[in-house]
Amino acid sequence: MSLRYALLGLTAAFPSTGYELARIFDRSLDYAWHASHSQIYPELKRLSDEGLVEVVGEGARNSKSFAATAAGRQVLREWLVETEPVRKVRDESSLRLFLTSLLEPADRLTVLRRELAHLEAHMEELDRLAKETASRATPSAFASMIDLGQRVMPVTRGWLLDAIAQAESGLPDALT
Amino acid sequence: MSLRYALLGLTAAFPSTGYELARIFDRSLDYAWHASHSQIYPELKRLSDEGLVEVVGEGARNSKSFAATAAGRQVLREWLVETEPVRKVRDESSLRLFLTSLLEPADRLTVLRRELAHLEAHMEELDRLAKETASRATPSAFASMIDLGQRVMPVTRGWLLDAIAQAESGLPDALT
DNA sequence: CCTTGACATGTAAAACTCGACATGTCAATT
DNA sequence: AATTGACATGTCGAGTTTTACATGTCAAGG
Repeated sequence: MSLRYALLGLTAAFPSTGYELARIFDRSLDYAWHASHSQIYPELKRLSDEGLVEVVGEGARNSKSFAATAAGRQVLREWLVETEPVRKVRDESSLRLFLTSLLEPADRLTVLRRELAHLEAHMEELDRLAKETASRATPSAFASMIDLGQRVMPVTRGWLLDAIAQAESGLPDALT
Repeated sequence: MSLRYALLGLTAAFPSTGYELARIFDRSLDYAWHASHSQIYPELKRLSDEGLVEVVGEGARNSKSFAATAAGRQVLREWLVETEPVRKVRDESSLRLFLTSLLEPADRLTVLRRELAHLEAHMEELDRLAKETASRATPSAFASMIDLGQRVMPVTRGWLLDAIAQAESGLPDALT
């Protein structure tokens, strides 16, 4: 149900094609809400049928730009302002980190190091995105989410480093 | 697909009934992976049919305690060690925070303040859980996840406070 | 004894999500 | 002229998740 609000928000901020929306999810929204094109296109169609978004332009290769209508913006506003937030997070990485503590040190290290590599790759990606966003006058929605990511990820990274250090010190084979 | 690994991990750490598992998801795992009892019971049955968990005791009110079998632990280990992590996060709160930047300051404040209240409630809950966990010798898996939460949440809180301050200063009606 | 509330387990239909398949456009290189 | 790769949109079946329904136990208090 949240997908539709994500799409309403993005198309309210700037008209986008389904393809562009999929790109945005992939590059900027993936740590908040993941969606693939096979979900995005049908949902755009539904939103369009309900008059919450409309086609505002057609480009090359049969592409269509969608923008949220007044009704769509209203629906989005109501959801944001009036719905109680629910916490039903699904984050495989967090789950992995939790479960990793059940492994023996050697395996644990393997998993923690891979998670660290992933996180660091993501952090670099975010930094690139931050620079990009800073140069062109992109909507501030991204800027503040990037900022949140840049604040949170180093903390997670610190935790991972600590966990790795602990696993290393607890490694029975470390000295053999 | 992650649910089964969560269940394998929890039942590997200590035998649990479906009810207890649902409680754990609700209280400790909800910011990593959410699942409700209507998913947990059928999945336990499947795991049991596949020999990955087994009934290790029966208690009052028809309750059954499950524990991961050797095969179950092996399946869990393989998943953790050999599967590349994927990032397909679904977190409604993060999405809300992102979308909130599209609202006008007054509405934005409403939403941000509610998110802040939720976060602070969650932080208190975590603190309670931390004390509880510290007193009895609960498996360290929880302790380290609680630690992660206690590191990350204050950062998110700081971001929220900044966003609120910014929305307040940008409020056109603030001085009227 | 009766009621309430926490404990405890399940099912089924509807909704949502994923991965694979399918099709086609357009620009740049070879 | 043909190939390649990014652009672009879609569908379908299988699998996952949610919401609502459904049933029953047990302890404590009135």
